[in-house]
Amino acid sequence: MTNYIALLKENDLKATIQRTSILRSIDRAGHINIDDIYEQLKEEYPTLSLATIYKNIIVMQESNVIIEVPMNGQKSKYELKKDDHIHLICQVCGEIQDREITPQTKETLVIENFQLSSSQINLYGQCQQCQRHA
Amino acid sequence: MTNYIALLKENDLKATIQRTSILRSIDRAGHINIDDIYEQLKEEYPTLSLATIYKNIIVMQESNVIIEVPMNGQKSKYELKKDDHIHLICQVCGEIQDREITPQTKETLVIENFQLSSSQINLYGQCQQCQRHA
DNA sequence: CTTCATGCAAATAATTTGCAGTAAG
DNA sequence: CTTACTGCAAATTATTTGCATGAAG
Repeated sequence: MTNYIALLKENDLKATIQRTSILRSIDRAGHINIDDIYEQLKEEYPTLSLATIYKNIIVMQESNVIIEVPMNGQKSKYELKKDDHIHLICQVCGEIQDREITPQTKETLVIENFQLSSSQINLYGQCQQCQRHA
Repeated sequence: MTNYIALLKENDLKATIQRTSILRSIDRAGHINIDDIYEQLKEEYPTLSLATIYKNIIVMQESNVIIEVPMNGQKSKYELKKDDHIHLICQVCGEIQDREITPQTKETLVIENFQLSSSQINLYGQCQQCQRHA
């Protein structure tokens, strides 16, 4: 992803510096929570307020530009909107990696009498690095 | 599930009335958030305090008696500990149903270089009832 | 220009903590 | 008995709101 201005305009949102910066911050991190966005951006934009981030996270979620990733025992993280995918969440270092949902997995998730619109698959465990250090 | 006292003791937790009631409330509902537990129980135990529920949710989670189900855009719900399973979450009525994870699905979720310990699969869509009413 | 976003401060909501009294084992 | 739990109030943290000013289109 590179053109946050276009992304916002496509979704009828004014392209403010605050919004493009929030998107850049989310994009770089992959998955990030509100406090960490704030910590990062207030260096660059000292007047930026937390309230602005909260407000924008809400509107960008409503416009489907970003997606909430609710986390076990921590504040939600946010990611740029993309196709449904799997999160590999390392319980040691906290790192979240993305993986495609394979067609094979999708097939097995077709459930009778339930009209699926989106899926959220989080796998908890240990990433490769943390396995080595163990 | 029926014997909450035994369940608590097995996990080295004192079996207080508050704890067994919280477990019964979760068990009946299937999935429920803290405020709703409180609303239900304060009828029966008017002196019960929200703080007690918060504290107990934390210890029972640490002891693996209950599991947090973080929800998109709402407060987390809690369920009794059981094997990993799929949540079918209806975006219309909010109802959550459980389904087994089939061996076929499990196979497709084996991922190289990631040591899986638990999985969380939430499928959002429309339940049968709500499809009818649509 | 006109509309909507920002930033601040204040308000509200959610969660945690400290501690004296009480119940479980 | 002893240890840990409860309930209350207070403290802290998280989130939302109102409004005057400023920026985007």
